[in-house]
This record gives sequence, structure tokens and C-alpha cells, in this order.
Amino acid sequence: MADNAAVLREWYRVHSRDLPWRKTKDPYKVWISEVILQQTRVIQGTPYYHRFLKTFPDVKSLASATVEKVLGVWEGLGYYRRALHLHEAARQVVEQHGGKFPVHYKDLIRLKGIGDYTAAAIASLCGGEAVPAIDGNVRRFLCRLYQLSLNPASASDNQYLKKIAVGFLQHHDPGTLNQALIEFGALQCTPGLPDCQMCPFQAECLACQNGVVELLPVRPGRIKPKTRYFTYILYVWRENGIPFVLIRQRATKDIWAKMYDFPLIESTEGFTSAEYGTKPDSGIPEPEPATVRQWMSETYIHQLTHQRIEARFLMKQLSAAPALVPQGCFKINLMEFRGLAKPRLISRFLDNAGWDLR
DNA sequence: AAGACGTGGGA
DNA sequence: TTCCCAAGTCT
Repeated sequence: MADNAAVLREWYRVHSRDLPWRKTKDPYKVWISEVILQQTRVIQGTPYYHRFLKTFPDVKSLASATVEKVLGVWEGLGYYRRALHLHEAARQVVEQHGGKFPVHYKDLIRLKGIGDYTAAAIASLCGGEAVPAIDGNVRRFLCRLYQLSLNPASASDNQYLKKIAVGFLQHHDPGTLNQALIEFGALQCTPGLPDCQMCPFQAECLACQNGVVELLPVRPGRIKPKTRYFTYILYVWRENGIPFVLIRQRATKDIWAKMYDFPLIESTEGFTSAEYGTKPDSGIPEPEPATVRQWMSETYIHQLTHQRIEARFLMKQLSAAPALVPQGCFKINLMEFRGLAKPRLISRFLDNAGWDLR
């Protein structure tokens, strides 16, 4: 084959973006950037990269932080499990590597939240290891270049793709080559409407020659999002004129693991304020003291990749703090709650209807 | 091995 | 409005 690696290096020399995490070979910083960029656009992740490193400049500061603090910095980025894994992996590094962040694939792959791609990226960028870092960009480029209808769920297909990528890493700086492969997929060999006229591989690209660029790589079938109906119950009261609410920390299995929101009734259908309490599964008992007045918010539609949440907020204003706090809930002053990590849905509600709570 | 896990942006 | 995502990992 023509020297694709050389073509790619030259393309990268000319076209690579000046991204903040490319200025360093510190594996800690590269790790943070790689995790932030998982399933996340550069434009969306960049402010978080700066904020995260400012808050946690090194692995030890991250390891010694509380999980609440880590989640708080991550608030708004999504896929919050990443923040939990980051925290856990930092502790692993302190305990198992004396706080020195590893740069070898075999060590990296053992860390929580670091999979095949991220381990290879850090190992090649920071350790010079010749391991292929195949992300969505690289997969797209290679599948098109060689017209491969690989099954993304097939382990053997992915092994095959790795062998092809390794071919690009021979005799050169593997970190730079991996970066170049990724950048090429991100900027030139884009998912939709790539500008193949401008592509240095135009003559060699099998997908381009055969007019199947748009069909590759093969995408897994998409599942239609399921609708869930949330009715949040907001117990609101005042202490010395300051508004308080009842909140709770979410479980680890469902969406928004370990983040904070309000007591919640989930139903198979939405129900109205009037229906609240009349349906069998509208659980939470009437508080003591009794509700002074209550009203229902408008419906908030929260569209996610795999689910659509229709949420409403039933405000129940109490004359004083509830005598009995439901299991798992606790009282908090509304201002303090603003400082806790919460899903976007809750932030939106607070920004929007927060006035009602005063 | 398939499904879950978020968000904001663009077509 | 609705759909498709964007530098994956975990279970």
C-alpha cells in the first residue's frame, strides 16, 4: 500500500487543532481529557476540562475529594458514571501506584472507567506504546478506507480492525499517529457529508470509489426511546424565613446515579394533581404537618438518547418542617441544594420555577 | 452480547 | 418535532 501513515502524518501536521490537552504528556491530564471526550463533543467538553483540572490539579487531589464534589464539577456534562469512575480510578492510582499515574496499557486497562480505547490512547500518547486507539472516528475512517462492513458488536471484527490500525503505527511515533487517525476521522472523514473531494485518500478509499461512504461504518440499530412519567413531590417549608425542601440521593442503578433530586413517583402514565393520591402507586404519605397548599408545575420534557422523561413537579407547601422524613430523604435549605450535583432536568426546573419556591 | 448511561446542537 | 448523534465503558 502507499504510505498511508506518512500521508496521515502530513495531513495532521497541517490540519490538527490546537486543543488544550495536546499541550501536555501528563497522563493525568490526558486521562481527564479522554474521559471527558467519551461520547462528548470537543466544544461541549472543553470548559469542563479546564474546570476539572483547576479543581483537581493532580490525581491525589482527585482521590481525596468527596464524590459529591467530583459529581458537582461534572454537573451538566452527562454520563455521570464517568465522574464516579474517575474518582474510583484516582483512588486506585494512589493505592496501587503510589499516586504516580501509569502509562502502560496493561496497568491502565485495570483502572475503573478506562476501557480498551482510553488505555491505548494514554499509553501511546504518554508512554509511546504502539497500541491502537480505536474510537468512533478511527473506526469510521478505516471502515471506509478499506470498505469494511464490520459488526461493532463483534469481538473478532474489532480485533481485525485493531490489526489494521497497528499497521499505521509501525516505525513512527504511535501517539502522534493515533492522534492523527482520530483527528482525521473527526475533521475530514466525518459521519455526515464528508468532503471527499478534499480527502488525501480519495483515490485509495474503497468506500469512496464504490460510492458507499455514507453507508459505512455499519451502525447498530437504534432503539426507540421509551417514555417515563415522573411526578416529583416537593415538600417546601420555611425555617426563619429560609425555604427548605426535602431531597434525596438517587440510586446507583438507574439514570443519574448518586445525584440529587426530589422524592419521586414514577408511573406508567402521567397523572394530574387531582389524581395524585387516588392511584394505587402514588406512594408518599401525606406529611405532618399537613399541606397548606399545593400546586402542579407544567410538564417538563427531558429528551435523552434512550428515554424520554415527562416530568412534573407537585409543590406541597407545609407550615413547618415535616415531622417524619421518608426513607432515604433529607431536609435541606434550598440554597444549599443549588450546590449539590443534580440532573439538568432539576436545574432547569429550579431556574424556571424556583421563584415559586420562595 | 445487548442495553443502559446525558447533554446540547444541528439537520 | 423528531432524529442523529460525539474521542466508550460497564454489566
